[in-house]
Amino acid sequence: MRDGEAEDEPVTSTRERLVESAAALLAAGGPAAVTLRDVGHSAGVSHNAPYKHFASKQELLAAVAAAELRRSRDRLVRVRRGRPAVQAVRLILHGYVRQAHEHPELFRLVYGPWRTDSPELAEAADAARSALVDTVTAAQSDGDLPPGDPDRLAALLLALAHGAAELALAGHLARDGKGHADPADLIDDLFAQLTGPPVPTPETSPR
Amino acid sequence: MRDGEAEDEPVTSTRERLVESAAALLAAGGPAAVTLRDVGHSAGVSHNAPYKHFASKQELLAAVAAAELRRSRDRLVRVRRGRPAVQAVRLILHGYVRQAHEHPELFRLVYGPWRTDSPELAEAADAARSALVDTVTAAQSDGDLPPGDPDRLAALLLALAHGAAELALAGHLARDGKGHADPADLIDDLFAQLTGPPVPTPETSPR
DNA sequence: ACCTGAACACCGTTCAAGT
DNA sequence: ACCTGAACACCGTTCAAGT
Repeated sequence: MRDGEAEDEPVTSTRERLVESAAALLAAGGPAAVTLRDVGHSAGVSHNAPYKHFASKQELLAAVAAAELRRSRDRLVRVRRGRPAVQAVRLILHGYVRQAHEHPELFRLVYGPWRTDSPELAEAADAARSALVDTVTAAQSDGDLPPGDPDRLAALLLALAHGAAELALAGHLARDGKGHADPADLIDDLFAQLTGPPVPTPETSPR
Repeated sequence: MRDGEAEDEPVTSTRERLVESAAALLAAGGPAAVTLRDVGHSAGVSHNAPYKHFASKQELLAAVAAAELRRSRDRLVRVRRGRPAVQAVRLILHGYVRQAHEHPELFRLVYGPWRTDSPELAEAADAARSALVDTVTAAQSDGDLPPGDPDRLAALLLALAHGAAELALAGHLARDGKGHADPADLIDDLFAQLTGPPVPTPETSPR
């Protein structure tokens, strides 16, 4: 899409450095720590140079989110190769909650409420989502997931992963010793329900 | 308003008015619109009178969230009466996503990320959660939900409802006509999985 | 005990220039 | 085409008083 730029440009552009600085500040101190003054200074420019590349702070954060969504989609496509689709789906969902745990601020930025509508962001989100839907469809064809609208089944899986990750981040998932279930456990619980009851039929034919 | 000199009258205190003002501003314009200046002015006091009742803006918002959680728990207890527990659980979860749809800003405040740890908030959240767990436990006793750790099953249900509500708010649930599933549909899908496959054995009905 | 008005240290954004 | 420095309009928070 960027065929207007020469590809042999090893120098990171100011724009790229701004996005990286914003991501670093976000990870370190949450959204409150992402001030345009610090972003600019950390990228080696003045406090309002960002406005030459982004219309507002929101647009800069949208670029951070879009970059993460593109990386996410790449991971998704990579995990798909060399294993059954149903296993790929499970790994994808586990990766989703792991990402939330390891990079909570970035996770909240990407999957949290968006008050802007950046086309770049919408496009990246759609690409990531459709990659999941494709894998779910393949798992259905293999007979490893129940039939039905793949969009809807993917939405069910994604909603659970998202909700489990967020409840865990908020500390609403079992604070006491009893009944502690981490997000990965909940995903496995749903998979156990979807792929068959605890005592499935011993037949080998799919479905 | 003040018709007597008794200390404890049902007259709305300044503190209560501050909480109500904050809730109204939040609903109208999101968290950015909740400025302490507007909260104070809207409650008929100065711009920093809130500091005489709350240590910070976060604490004021925590009081707004706690009040909503208490109302939520009351609704939960009320819906429990006069119907089978499994139906109550379904209504509770549907109410959860409906609340997210009708009062998105309040929903995000209550169930979103908390960087403070107000005891009042934690207590209200625990009370609401345990009311759900109780109902789930009753539904399991009725044989209407699968057995197992009720905390974990409740977490599964709540995670799905939460994730579905948030994805819907973010517009990540089916923008096109095909495969559009609203959060309530996803909840019903999960219930269909949990309460039994489409064609269960008609024998051995418990109760 | 509760409240006010001024003040401080920010932060997003805009503007008039600079190269 | 990209960047700077000053400036503006905020906002959370603190402080010294007022009743």
